[in-house]
Amino acid sequence: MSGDHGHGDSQVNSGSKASDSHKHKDKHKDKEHRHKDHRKDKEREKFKHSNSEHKDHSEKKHRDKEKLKHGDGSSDKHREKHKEKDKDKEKRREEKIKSSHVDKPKKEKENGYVRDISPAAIKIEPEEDNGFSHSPQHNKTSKREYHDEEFENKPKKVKTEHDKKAKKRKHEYEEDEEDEDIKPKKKTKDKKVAEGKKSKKEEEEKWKWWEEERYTDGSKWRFLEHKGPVFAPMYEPLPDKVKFYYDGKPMKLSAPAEEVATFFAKMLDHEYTTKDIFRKNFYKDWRKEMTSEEKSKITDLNKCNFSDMSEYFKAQSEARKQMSKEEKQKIKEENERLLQEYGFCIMDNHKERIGNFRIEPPGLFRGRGDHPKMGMLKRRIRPEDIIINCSKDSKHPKPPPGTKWKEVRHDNKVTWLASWTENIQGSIKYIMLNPSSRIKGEKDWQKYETARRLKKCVDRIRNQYREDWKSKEMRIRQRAVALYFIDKLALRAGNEKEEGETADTVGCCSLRVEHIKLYPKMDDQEYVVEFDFLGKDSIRYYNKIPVEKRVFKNLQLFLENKQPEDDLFDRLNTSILNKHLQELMDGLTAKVFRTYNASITLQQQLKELSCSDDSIPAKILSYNRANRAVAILCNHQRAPPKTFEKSMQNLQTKIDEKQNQLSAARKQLKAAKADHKASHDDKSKKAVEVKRKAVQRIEEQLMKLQVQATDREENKQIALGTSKLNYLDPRISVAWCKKWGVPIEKIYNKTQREKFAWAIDMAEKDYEF
DNA sequence: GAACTAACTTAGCAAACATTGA
DNA sequence: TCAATGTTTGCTAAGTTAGTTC
Repeated sequence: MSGDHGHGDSQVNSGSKASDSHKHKDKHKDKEHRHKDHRKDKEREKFKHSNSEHKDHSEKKHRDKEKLKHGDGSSDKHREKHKEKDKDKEKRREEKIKSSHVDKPKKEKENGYVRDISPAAIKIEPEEDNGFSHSPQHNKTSKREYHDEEFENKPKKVKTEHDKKAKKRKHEYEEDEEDEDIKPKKKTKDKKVAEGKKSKKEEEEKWKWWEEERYTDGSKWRFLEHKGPVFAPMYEPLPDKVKFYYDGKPMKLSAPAEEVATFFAKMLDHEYTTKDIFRKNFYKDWRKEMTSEEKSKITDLNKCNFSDMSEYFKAQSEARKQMSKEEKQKIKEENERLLQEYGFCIMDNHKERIGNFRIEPPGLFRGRGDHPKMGMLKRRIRPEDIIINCSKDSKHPKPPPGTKWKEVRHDNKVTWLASWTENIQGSIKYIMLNPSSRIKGEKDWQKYETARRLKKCVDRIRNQYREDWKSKEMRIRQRAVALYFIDKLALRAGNEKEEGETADTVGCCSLRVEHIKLYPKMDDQEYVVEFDFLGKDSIRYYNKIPVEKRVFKNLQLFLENKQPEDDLFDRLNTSILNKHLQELMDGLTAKVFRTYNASITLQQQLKELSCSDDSIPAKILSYNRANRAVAILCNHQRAPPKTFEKSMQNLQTKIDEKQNQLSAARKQLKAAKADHKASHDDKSKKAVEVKRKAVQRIEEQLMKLQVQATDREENKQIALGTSKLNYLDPRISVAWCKKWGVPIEKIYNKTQREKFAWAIDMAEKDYEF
């Protein structure tokens, strides 16, 4: 790592950048922190960024402000954009995907696949195509041609590893013929057929896709069959006794207007129904649903009284809670039935769980943070809005009677089963598979392999960006400083966003001047940067960190002549950054740093914290601490649980009791000592010992409680789940469990074990990320 | 190369469910 | 047994990224 000495690179000319980057973001009006409560500043302090690799170096003094040449002209990041998700686009796409139109399923059977088919039956399902392993060679089915093209920017590493296994697998094929499916544990296939549902499930779950070859042609599947989505239940008008009042008088609303009104009524207890934007948006959209009569009558939202409706819904949900066991059971069974019928698909010979097979019901949109569209009506999705994706030769899902799908297409370059365009942002929503599915698992695995490749070249990349801090070109310096933040602080890339369309949040590349403060000196530290901005989901990121002098100086330079609302990195955006990263390493993007730093931190922390003579609970505590370190790094916060204070109080009571116990015990010990002093006999000596032990024991218990309290307190606003699920290479955890004899169930619950089945199966105790 | 779009991952919240303990 | 408390799951918003179009 460079010693960072001065440098001479200064080419003058700085004046312009600010003016360059004039953009007006009228957003700043409310400086108010809509920030989630002042979370975690404390925690942050506690967990000083541990990335030892990049400890700040004290630089040799110096340098007057460098002035740099700007690499290029344009810097304005225009925000004006047109929304208009419209037919044109649709058309374009349609053409592109030469979608074959709604082919009526030839056989017109009423159920696409039968609920109780055994795996064996499933295998036969795609008629022309059974016994295929999902490797392309075996495929004879597909109606499309699959060219071996892309996919090749995929991690070599993955491939190798994969190939290794795949090869191994191949031998097995050779030896015992086909059986692309499960390594038969003990059952033969024929037996499977005979066996019941349960074992079928077991078998399905055990499918080790990770031992098979992957597609290399960019296709995601060869065969896909499903039943389509489940729609939201139709609106049921309110009973007549439930009234809506306008201006104090009861008023019967038309069904459409009433439905939208109920959405509002259901949210009445939420604070946001008091917010101006929410009310305004709601009111506007509500009016669209009203009859002209209603429109003319209802002219002021403030005169609307929804409380009767609100009470009704509360009573309903209360009644639901009070339902008898049988009734509850019935509902449960119905849900189970739906799940069985619609919750699975067949993809390439395997029955796979669908992640979200229910269409989102209509309601009022509530974005996160200060969202300009909060309160808008999220409209009901009908079959006519849905695009179905499945294979041509599958039994196509049937739309509900009397309706049609918008389109049925057969695109195996994508993983989704159905999609629709949502009306708030005009974005597309998808129905996709569950994380336990092959298609998601492979991708996940690959993600961690990419991060591991980064591990191998991260030093080089760090050296490179440190060099780039000295570049003559502004854009390069900005890129290098941004990358440093992304690496050191695990910031997100930070795409530009359309103003007024979403909450005002930023990531690294979109940081604005107002989001950082520079302190040449703060307490006993030099070159401190203070970050304060709203990130994804409007979660506040607040952090003060000392940076290397050169970074600091660069930041000062970037800030020159800029307004608070100007971009800090006016010569940079995520696209530029990612293109650069791609050059540094195949498959490298900004988010890989997050994955890499999260995983490597977990591994390091586990190494540091784990202790062989710890009890299992103590080990788990260590694990959670390591996990927490990552969550803090990634700024994964949560609202303190509603019951937090109370549960803390309870704990505190216990602690207090323990403390009383302790002081009582101490008194007794003291007394015993005095007694012994007086009598000097054996008996009193023993008594002293006994009391001493008691004190000790209580002290320990007290300490445990206090640790628990600390632990809980520390976790108050930190969410461990997100990192566990998305950033931490599960093999690290699996290996750790194996190494320290901790049952995997203590670390991963059932769902998580399903998602990480591949890791659980393949990682040994010596696995190194 | 900016703008736009599709596809997919990441995220926190709250309802549902499970467990604990009075 | 029931309420309190803790955990899991479902939901869907909000990101990132790559690809396409203009």
